[in-house]
Amino acid sequence: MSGEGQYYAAKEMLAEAGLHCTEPRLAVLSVLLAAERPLSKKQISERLDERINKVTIYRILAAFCEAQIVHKAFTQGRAAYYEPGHNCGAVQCHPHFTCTSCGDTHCFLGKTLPLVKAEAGFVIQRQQVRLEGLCPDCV
Amino acid sequence: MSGEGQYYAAKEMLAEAGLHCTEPRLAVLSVLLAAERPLSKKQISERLDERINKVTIYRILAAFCEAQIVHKAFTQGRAAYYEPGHNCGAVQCHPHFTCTSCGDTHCFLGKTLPLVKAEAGFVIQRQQVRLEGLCPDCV
DNA sequence: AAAATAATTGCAACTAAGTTGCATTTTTGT
DNA sequence: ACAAAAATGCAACTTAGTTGCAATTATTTT
Repeated sequence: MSGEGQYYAAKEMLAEAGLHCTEPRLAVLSVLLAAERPLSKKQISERLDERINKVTIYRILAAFCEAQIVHKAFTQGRAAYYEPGHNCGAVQCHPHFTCTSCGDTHCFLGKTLPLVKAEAGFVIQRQQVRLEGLCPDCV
Repeated sequence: MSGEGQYYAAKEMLAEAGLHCTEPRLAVLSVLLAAERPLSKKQISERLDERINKVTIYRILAAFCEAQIVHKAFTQGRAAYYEPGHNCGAVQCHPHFTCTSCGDTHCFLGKTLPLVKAEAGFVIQRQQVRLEGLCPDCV
């Protein structure tokens, strides 16, 4: 279940981002591309076929973020969640909804809010909107 | 520096919320009331005069959140930040801005965004807006 | 006011998420 | 194919937060 369908897309993304194309990187990126929501390191590990050291996963994710092909989405609980940047604008991406009952996160594509107008002297580089509530399964 | 000016306000808030009025609770709430921004457990500890066990602090914060006099404003890094609920609406409070350079957080009071319209079947209970960028000192 | 009961606090030990240093392996440019 | 550079893995560590249980403090009952 390591997102085989995304394998070639992943290869291209890495090349385009100027990142070395290694097995672990391909595997992690494929998993992220196959997911329809941001994933934590734990969730990524669970979806990998090969066992990849956790330090390596964190370093791969850091490299992806640096190269801007992935970004750290709004965190839920204490873990960071990662998703490919393809649905996202430079300053903000879509809101993320997390169900307080089942814990699942959903991307609210197309529900993006306007940007906050910065207070005097502040420069806003990134805006994230996080939603909590009940998903259709839990209402 | 444990927010003496807020001591009586804290006492009243506890009584009104139906919470037992103990020394540690008064101290923690006074610190939160005196701060002009959300604080992490670590920041709360640093501002307390007495040393209060960390488990106690976490339990006090949980009790405050349950009683709705405080809320978990957001999570930055791996730590949660807490602030008194007095500036907050039922579904959302003001946006929080965190400087990527110095790490300071500022409350953007009066910059609240409209609520996201829920996708079909979803019930939104809470909306949080997080901003990142450079504060006036770091621009 | 004293005893009984309930709530709160503190301590030790533990878990989860993430990081650091260093040795080993893999990739890339020649 | 080979040297240099980059990436990976391992062990140990850090930080944030939690759990179980005993000791203390507060409240209620008598």
